Amino acid sequence: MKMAKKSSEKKITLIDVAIAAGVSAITVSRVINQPEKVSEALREQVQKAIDTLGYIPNQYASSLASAKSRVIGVAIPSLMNIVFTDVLRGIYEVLDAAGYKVLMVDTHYSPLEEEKMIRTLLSQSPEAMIITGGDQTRACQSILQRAHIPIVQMMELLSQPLDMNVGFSHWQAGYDVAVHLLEGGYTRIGFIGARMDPRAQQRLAGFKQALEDAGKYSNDCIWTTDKPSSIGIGVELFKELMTSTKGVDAIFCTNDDLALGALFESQRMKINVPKDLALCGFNDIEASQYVNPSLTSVYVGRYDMGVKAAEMVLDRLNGNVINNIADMGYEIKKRQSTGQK
Amino acid sequence: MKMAKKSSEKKITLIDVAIAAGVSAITVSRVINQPEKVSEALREQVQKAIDTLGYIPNQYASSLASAKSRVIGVAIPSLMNIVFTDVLRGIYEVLDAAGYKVLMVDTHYSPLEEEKMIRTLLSQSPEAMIITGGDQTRACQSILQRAHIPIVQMMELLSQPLDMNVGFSHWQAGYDVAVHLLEGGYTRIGFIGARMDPRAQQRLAGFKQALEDAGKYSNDCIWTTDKPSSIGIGVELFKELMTSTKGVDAIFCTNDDLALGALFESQRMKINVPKDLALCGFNDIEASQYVNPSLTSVYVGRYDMGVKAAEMVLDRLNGNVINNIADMGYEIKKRQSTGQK
DNA sequence: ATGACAAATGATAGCGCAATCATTTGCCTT
DNA sequence: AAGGCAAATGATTGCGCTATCATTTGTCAT
Repeated sequence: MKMAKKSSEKKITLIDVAIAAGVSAITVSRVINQPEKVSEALREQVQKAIDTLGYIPNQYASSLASAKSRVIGVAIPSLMNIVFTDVLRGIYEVLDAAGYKVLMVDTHYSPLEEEKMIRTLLSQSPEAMIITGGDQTRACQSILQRAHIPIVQMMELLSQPLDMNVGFSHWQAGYDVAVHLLEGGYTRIGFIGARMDPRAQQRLAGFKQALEDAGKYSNDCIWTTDKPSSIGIGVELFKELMTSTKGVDAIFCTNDDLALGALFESQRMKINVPKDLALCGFNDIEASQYVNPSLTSVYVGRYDMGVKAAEMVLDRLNGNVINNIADMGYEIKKRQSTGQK
Repeated sequence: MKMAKKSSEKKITLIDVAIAAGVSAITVSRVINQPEKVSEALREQVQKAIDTLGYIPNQYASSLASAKSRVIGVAIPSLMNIVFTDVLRGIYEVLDAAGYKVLMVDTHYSPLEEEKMIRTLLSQSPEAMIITGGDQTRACQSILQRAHIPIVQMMELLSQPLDMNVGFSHWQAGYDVAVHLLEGGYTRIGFIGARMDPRAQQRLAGFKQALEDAGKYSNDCIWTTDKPSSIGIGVELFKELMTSTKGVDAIFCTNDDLALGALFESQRMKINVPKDLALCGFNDIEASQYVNPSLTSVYVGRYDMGVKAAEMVLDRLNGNVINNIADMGYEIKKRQSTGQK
């Protein structure tokens, strides 16, 4: 039955529904949260009142009373980077399906901003937190630990995680890329990198080590910038490296954007890839396998890593015993751009 | 298997801080929310207690008591599409800087899921909502309007927006692309599209209209799928269109992923772009200007649109009188891939 | 001084909901 | 038919904070 009602702006509360349905407030609460505890007759009666009034529960009152927020905080360094949006998607899909809300913050690659943002997240009483890397300030780590909630640090393997950890070894990946290029017969191997965050630095460190082990390391083949990464920056860095340093016959790019920039520019410069120059990227974005020549890159299960982080959180919240560390690994996708010289 | 709760895990509340600082609870509240109303001496005293105890305010209690959430709800169709993550980034940057939290939900392109998710958002008492398009269910539009908060519908221009609206005309953009291709001398012009959401359908409709106006429309040149868009799908659709329909000399791809797939595949098939085939994408992602040949595409200010949506929300919340409609426009970036035949 | 008034601080009362425990109802057992 | 018990429903209380109003303190002109 429809009531002729004025467009009263007063918020509908549990009590309003209870009165309309002729029951007590707690019964309405049960219909919403534990419907199996209410008889079918009453349940329908209450549901009808809810629908008629357009009642929407106040999550703040609910969370305050029950001390449960159903919120999980997620801190990522950037929304501009497909790496993190893919991870976020994995996290979101799993947590959303489990009935959790995801509260995401962007730390802009800054530990100080991260601390501020994590304080904000904690004020939402999240039931768990998923954060990026291990580069937090001391104060930040301290408040995280005092929150006494499950915490996942993701994207890289940490020697001393705060709690749980999912990632892979960037150092080893960098090392392996260098080995792959050396095996291809390339001898003067360069590196270009933008936005050198802790993980990119580890890749570079592993890469350097491998070249040093082979006696092929040369400092003037390394070209980096702190600017955000992009295809355009890849073009620039590539040109700078090629003009300033002669004889470079292979380049490891710290991500696929840079590598694509280098590839597209080398096409324009009529440099033959891979005969005259090998190119290797990182992350293996979709374009890498379709460009011509196809681009060698390091595949990383970004979405899967997000899924795993979320699953670890859920397991912990559900009291399941789990392994606190997950190494997701990586895989060098060897393609045309690093074919033999 | 619950762990015994140690007393050290007890949450620190306002009261604890007040006692530690030797003041009343409301004074602590003021130090946090209206510090200018507290004398400097007390303020320092309280701040010290806050820091020592590691106090973090409970946002739920605060929101419940003050009826202010500082939350803005955002509903986007997908986190997998750079279009929406770019818009989200614009929204996030502006709202974050203004002290608002962004609660994002992913509707998976489904109006039914959107309704469910928007209910969830509304239970967080958002102070405003930013949603995508005008494709909501009746029920959803109804609860949105009854929420009596500012609402922005974004991504496309609507004939009857619920409240505020920021976007551009997809129909006109599709029309203009067809005109551009016709002007290039192309006569048998096809279309490939994936994930044909309402906006992609409008682009197709405008495109068709232009071809019909020119007497060049042919139904067997239109190839679409409901699968999510990707470079890989672009490759597939392109191959299907080229093998099933002969003589196609230009293709409008409903986004740049598809266009890149078509471009890369045509390189492999030794089809000369643009001499034998023109390609035009949509969205103008970064790769489009760097590939060889560079890809004609329709530039859309995604980040700017997010910024604009957020600014409209803030203006409204701050009581500023503003225009409720914002046409962000678009621009066809004419590049090599649609050069003369 | 003495009031007048502003600034600083405090006491009280909810915000809307769910935990907890109390009460009622319905149904089975003997 | 009476007792016993589980299921269904309700009354009360408090989660942690802020709005509101009350009170105290400080400042200044007269």
